[in-house]
Amino acid sequence: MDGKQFVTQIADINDNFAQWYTDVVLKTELVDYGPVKGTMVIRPYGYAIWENIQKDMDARFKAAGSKNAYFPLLIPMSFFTKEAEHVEGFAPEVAVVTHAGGAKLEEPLAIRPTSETVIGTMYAKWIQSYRDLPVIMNQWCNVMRWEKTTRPFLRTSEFLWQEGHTVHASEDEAMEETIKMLNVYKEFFEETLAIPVFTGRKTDKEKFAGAVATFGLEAMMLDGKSLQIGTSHYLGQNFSKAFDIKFLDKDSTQKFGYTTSWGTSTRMIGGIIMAHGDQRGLVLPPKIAPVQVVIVPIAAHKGGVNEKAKELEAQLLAQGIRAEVDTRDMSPGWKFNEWEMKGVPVRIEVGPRDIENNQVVIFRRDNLEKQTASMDNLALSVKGLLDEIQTSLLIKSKANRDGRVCEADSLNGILNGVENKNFVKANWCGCRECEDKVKEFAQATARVIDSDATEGEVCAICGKPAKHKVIFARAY
RNA sequence: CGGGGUGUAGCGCAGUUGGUAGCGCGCUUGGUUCGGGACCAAGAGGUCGUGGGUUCAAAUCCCGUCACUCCGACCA
Repeated sequence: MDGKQFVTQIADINDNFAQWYTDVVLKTELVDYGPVKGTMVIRPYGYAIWENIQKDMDARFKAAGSKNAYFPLLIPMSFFTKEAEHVEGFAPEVAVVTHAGGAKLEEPLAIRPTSETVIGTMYAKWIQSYRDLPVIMNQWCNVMRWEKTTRPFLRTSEFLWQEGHTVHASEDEAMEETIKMLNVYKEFFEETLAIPVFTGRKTDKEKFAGAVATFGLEAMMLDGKSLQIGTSHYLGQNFSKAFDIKFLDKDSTQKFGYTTSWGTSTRMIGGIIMAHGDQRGLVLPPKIAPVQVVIVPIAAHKGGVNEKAKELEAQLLAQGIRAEVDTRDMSPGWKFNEWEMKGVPVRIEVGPRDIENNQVVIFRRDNLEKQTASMDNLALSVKGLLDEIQTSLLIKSKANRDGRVCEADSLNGILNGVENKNFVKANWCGCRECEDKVKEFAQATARVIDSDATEGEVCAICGKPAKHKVIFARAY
């Protein structure tokens, strides 16, 4: 059979991107829908990706001075009301526990939608002196936000994430931390996930509830829409005042600390799918692929084939490559398609003919090219190939994105840009009204503030003097 | 919350003017295969979402209800 039969199983990527995405997510066994509407079950293959992500990010956080901790799932409702903007922003989507132990609780407990409030409460107890600062902690956990419409990974009621929370003695230091972590994220997305991102400050409309400033990382998906793949917030003294996070400074006066928070979630797995995928399914960057190399024996019933495949697997494993032999009793073509759908970066085919010639056939998932390679020093050449794939994925997605960024100086220009699956850079006066107009007219939002406008430039919407150059896009 | 759609085997679906349930894939067993989703044979699997009504007879007609889904609105 040719590929056509396979094509019928995953929706056409250009024809119906949303359906394609759902097919990939479900049919590659990354996730399943949970029994509670809006929740997802992350299956072993999907979770393995998350574990690889965690491992990589954790190393970066630790290098940046952060330590991991864990705070409780349940938060007294009263904690939320302490910061006005925060409660207003989160109240509509908080799930609340009202009963426990067979009785009604005196105070309802929120299931955390984010942990600023509990962590702030604990920080207030822990911090006494300027010598206790800075405090830089991160937690890996689940959070719950009762969203009205949900999609696997991109927006689910419950999701896994990491949230970093820091306290600093000065405004400058806190702002520095905010930007530092933004860059840690940026490097991670580019180096590990091969996803280029635009970073910048969010407009007031898009900022985190309770933050002084939010900085976002925006990635372009294959359909030209933007995905907010991470955020870093400068919280100023908003939370330290609400939660009484004070320290005695060198000058013997009590001062409120300056706090930050930064987070990324399993949403980024949706980003990987939509940034690298193709008609055959997933394309995983080698650094986070659960299986980096799958070895498919050909004509395995003939003597020595499985044995040779196992031998090669052992060689690769010894070099730290995540390799796996697929010995299932199915036709090779079936296995080829399945592993391609699951995004395995490299496939090695070994058959009687190869063994005779002391070679293997190597298939690259990213460009679908086949080549033969000697069995001698196979681990070394595979290692090199994995690096090459990792690099070329970033180059490819960067080229794709850069080819789809345009500029506009009118509402029509913005509409035209996003309709053509572009990110649109446009000057903006800074007012909410113009931002709303773009949303209404072009169904696009301000993703990040790219730069300050130069003298004489005018707002693309109202024509008044421009303050910033903003990236507009349709977003997930 | 507003508008549309769908509920029949694990998945995808068909089921005509009401007549007692079917197809493809998958699954099980045996055999032949194996370099791009193999083939043959024999099997297993269904209170037709749910409650009521009409009828000799309901997957099919009528009323209610529930679930899912798409499009809006919402989305730190």
